[in-house]
Amino acid sequence: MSSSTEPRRVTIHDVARSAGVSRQTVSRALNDKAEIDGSTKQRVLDAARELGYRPSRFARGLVRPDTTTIGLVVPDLLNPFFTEVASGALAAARARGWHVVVYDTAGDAEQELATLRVIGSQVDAVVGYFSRSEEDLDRFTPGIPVVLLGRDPRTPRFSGISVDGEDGVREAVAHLVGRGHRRIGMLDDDGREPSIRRTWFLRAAAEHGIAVAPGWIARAAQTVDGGGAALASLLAAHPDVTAVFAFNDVIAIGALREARRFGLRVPDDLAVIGFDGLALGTLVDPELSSVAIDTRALGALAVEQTMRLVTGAAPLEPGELVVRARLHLRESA
Amino acid sequence: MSSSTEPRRVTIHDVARSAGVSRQTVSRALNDKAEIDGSTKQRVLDAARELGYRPSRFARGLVRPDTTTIGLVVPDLLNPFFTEVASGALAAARARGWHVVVYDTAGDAEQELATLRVIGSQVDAVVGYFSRSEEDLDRFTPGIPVVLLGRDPRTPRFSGISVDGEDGVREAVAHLVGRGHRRIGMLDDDGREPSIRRTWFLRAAAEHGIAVAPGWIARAAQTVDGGGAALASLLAAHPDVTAVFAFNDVIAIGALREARRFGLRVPDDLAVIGFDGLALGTLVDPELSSVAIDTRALGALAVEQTMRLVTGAAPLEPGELVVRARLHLRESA
DNA sequence: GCCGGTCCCGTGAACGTTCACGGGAACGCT
DNA sequence: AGCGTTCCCGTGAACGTTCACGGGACCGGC
Repeated sequence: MSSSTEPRRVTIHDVARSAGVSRQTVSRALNDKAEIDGSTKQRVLDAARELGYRPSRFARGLVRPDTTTIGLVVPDLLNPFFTEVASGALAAARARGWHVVVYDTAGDAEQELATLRVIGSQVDAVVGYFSRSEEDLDRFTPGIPVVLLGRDPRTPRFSGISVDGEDGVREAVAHLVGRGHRRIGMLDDDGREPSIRRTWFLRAAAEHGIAVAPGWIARAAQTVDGGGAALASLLAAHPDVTAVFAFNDVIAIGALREARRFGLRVPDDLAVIGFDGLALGTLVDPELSSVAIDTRALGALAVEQTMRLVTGAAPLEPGELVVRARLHLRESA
Repeated sequence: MSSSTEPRRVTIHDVARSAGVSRQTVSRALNDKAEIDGSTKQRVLDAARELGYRPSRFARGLVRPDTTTIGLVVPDLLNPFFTEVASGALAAARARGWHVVVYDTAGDAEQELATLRVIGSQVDAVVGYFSRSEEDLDRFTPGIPVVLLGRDPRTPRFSGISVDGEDGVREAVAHLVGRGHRRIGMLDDDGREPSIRRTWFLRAAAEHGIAVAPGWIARAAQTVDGGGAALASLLAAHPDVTAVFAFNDVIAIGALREARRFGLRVPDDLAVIGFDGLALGTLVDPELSSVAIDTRALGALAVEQTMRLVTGAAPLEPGELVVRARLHLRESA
């Protein structure tokens, strides 16, 4: 009998009773407080180990000075871009003594909601990349601040850090044109709608009198293989392309690899420029030129804004919530 | 006046008073419970927003069904190896509905302790890479289970997941010897003592009658640049080296890049084999051969063992706590 | 013998939330 | 009119810990 469905938790009370002391004494023994005799302390510790006692972090947090925890949600931690952002956020949070809980939604929109639902009772704020509508997000984040990464929020309910790559992309296109390129393709994201980066690209191309026809834009999954496949299809349709601009570095690196398989020399036969400026870009051969954003700064900025939201301090102005991308020239273009 | 030092937290009580209802009604409004009138719900929500109310996750966790949280400690999240392990752990934890808090110690031994100290009251278990002695770790993890990654624990206080790469390294050396290589160097870790991987390497080489002199082993920091520098120094001392085995893939990739700068063709002039089997290895040219370990399985195994420790289930046997590495041949050797 | 001090220990109270329960009001039906 | 239902809402209690306070035992000095 007595084998009830739940084992019931071992509390500080049980330890106290078992050791023949009071709660407070147990607490003192566990937390290395001064006002306790050496032998009783040992006795308490033994009892605790015996019973398999583990303090409840909730009860503890309830009564001890707050330590803030923010939840960081990324679609895919294996994508080096998100890794870099996460790393920047982690560092910024640590500098403030905050905690960061990292969640990986595996790129699944359902998972986003499931994650948020579970997060609600665990963190003081949420920052991350979401594909869901603001209505959905609102419903699943009752009362806690949310900082959206990589997009501009439409409602005051949310804050966001956005990336402005227009100037950077313009630099990239100008550089390509300066090298004599006129037949420039793009490997865009395969999301539902055309990316903003595509818009920047088209606009910059137009400034140089280059009208990029739709057929010059291939869609790529955000993986290395996806980038390779996209370049292959672009090449099939337009073998005379001399340069490509990629939605991001991961896709660009896939293109680099695919170009090699096609026997194209980069940058002589085909120039490639990516977006993000990942450290990864320096490892490939040739090293990848890219419209770079400071990923660590992005993570840090997100944490900074989150902190202001949580503490009630004056939040950053929209103008400050932007990370600007600039062209980093290396070997591939 | 009344500007006391602490702003005092806005509680559910304050919201209730302001909205003219009871705590419970506020709770109902916030959690989307059914038993509440639409208009009062809206009134409560408004009051909550007005006061800037944020529920305490501690009070909530205290009374709601437990959700277990494990702390994952890695030296450097930017190192792709740890990223892969973290990703595996995250996925495994999510499958169980657990939470993972990721901490980055920036490779600093002091930070390890600081992290543990802060972790103590926040997580139910710790799993990660530590350089500290077991005594130190013991002192800073009062009562909670700890799973050590990448090393065998000496005391029953700790559990650990270790990597057995002996067979894999033997395969690697056998492959090199089969290709006619006799002058094989190694780019080892630059830790305090020679790595176990070096031991495996020397043993395997000896089995083929190759005595690797100390001068053939260079020390490398665990970065791409470190790997490059190590290869450069090895090349300076022994220009006739025809193959190198690296402590890990990051170092190996640095060697790849350095070889290119030296005008050496891989694998014709210099064969390179790494360790870890990172996805990153398929992105470089030539693709990296490596003694690969299943990083995701490693992360998952760690979470599995942690779960057993936390719930009090029978822990995995030492024999099950090992991940074996095997040679994955690609282009670089 | 009294007093001050040190060392150790225990007792209420509080932290902020949700759960279980009870109960009033309004409505519909017989 | 009486009764059962449904819809809302509020009141104690509980979760497990630490803090503030009080108090007994023991020691040393005058």
